[in-house]
Amino acid sequence: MPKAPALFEALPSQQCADCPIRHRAVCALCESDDLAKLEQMKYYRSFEAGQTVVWSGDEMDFVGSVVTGILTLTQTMEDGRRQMVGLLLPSDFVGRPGRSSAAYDVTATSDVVMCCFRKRPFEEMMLRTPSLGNRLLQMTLDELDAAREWMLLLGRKSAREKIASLIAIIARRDSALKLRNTGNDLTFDLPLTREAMADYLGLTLETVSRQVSALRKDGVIVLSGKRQVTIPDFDRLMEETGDDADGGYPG
Amino acid sequence: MPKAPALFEALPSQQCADCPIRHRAVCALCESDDLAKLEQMKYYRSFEAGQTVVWSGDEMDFVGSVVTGILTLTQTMEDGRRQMVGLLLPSDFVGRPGRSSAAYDVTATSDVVMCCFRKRPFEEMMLRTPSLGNRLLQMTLDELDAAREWMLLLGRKSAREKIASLIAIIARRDSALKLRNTGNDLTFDLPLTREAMADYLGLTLETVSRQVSALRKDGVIVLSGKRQVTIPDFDRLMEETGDDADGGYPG
DNA sequence: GCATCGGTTTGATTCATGTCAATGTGTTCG
DNA sequence: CGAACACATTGACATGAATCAAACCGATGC
Repeated sequence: MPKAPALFEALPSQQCADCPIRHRAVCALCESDDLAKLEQMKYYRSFEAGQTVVWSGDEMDFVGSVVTGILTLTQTMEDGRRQMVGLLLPSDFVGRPGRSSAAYDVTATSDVVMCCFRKRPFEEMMLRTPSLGNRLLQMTLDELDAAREWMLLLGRKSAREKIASLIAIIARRDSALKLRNTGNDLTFDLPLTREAMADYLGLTLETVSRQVSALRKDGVIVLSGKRQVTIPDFDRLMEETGDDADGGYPG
Repeated sequence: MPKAPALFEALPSQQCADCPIRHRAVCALCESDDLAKLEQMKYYRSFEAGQTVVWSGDEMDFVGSVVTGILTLTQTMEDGRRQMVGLLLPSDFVGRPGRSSAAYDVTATSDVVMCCFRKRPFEEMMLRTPSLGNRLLQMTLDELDAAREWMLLLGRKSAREKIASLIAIIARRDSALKLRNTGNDLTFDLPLTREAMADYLGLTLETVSRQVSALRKDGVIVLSGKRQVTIPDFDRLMEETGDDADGGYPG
């Protein structure tokens, strides 16, 4: 079984210059002698909630990582059916070295700040700094594992299991992000609309709404407002996901 | 849109020493000064159809690539539901540098020959040979793109579209494998049982069987026996997949 | 205060796919 | 040859999720 997308535990402890959060990919650079060069290259971009960063097929001349907020990658079929294929939280890497155009629609689902590097110089730096490539390889492998867990969810889980799984995934990543999570309260905001959840899960938004209500009625989750979720018993939630209790963490 | 899994066009033309086929990952090594070293490290393993290469969670002390035959990666839920998450054809890479245990069940669905390297020395070689890491990164990114296309299939396509898509995927990869495909006859053997197809597509084998029959009845495909497929009109098949006509090839 | 709007919930109904069961077909092996 | 077996097909029926439709909620603006 694949592990969850790489969490902050895996990070070296340095913080990248003036970036407000740690950047996983960039940390490889921070460790290198090219730090000064890196500082020159770095720039920030902001996006408002709902804004599209790039459309699938458009030129994408930068790579970067999410500093704050959430980006999604989605594919759309001609008739409008949509499937989310990536959910990028702070520290996640965006873009593909070696490709000039975006393969998916990249959208900000909340206000987002990105830390960017123009692609060409970044690629050159990859050649000079092998540790950066290795870091990217590890991150990409983690993402591939996450994608495969996602495939199991899409192909074989019931609507109820899908919802429980998504909440568990967000709870895990969210509590990993707020590094010092006060106690085990496990209360957080769902950073996605019902429609975005549906796009993630391969469901309709009506089904998402119904199953969220059902989990609430059964006491698996507690809702305060539409978005704030409290998980009174994480083990109970895990039972509802259909996954192994341990989340299938490999060695 | 992501492109299909990397095809042979992308390969350098050298052939790897005494391997009967070109190895994508290994070609990076073939280009390096470490060729002699590589030759010492390389060894072959054979598996019979149906044999399991490693079970999820088991120790996996090697990496390698498929020389002939087909491997699948599958995840299994406690109650037995199964989802294929990887389909590895000749030249595809198996294993994960930096991880000691397998994350999925790896199974030979046909007789298979693999070209293997013990993981530890391979990892050391990666450190000495940056081009190997970069090659692996590109391959992993391709696989991630394939996984994301697969997610769209699992989440949003109808059973009929799923079948058409799978046939198109195999046809494309298969004709790429038989490098000199005589004409455009587009006849090939489905290398998967109905059950394996169902595991790939997130369906039951009964639904697979029904939809294959339906596509045959509608003249989209022609069957000779259970496995041999002829595609009289590839564009017609593509229409049935629900994808863009061009297969969504990015720049 | 009221209208508007995006996001959400809920209900009634339909439909695609799953489930259960029987049968068919080709191959292997006594 | 026939039995046994794996694989595949087909049918009848059940059901979970989609669809279509209406109403609700909370924020924002006039």
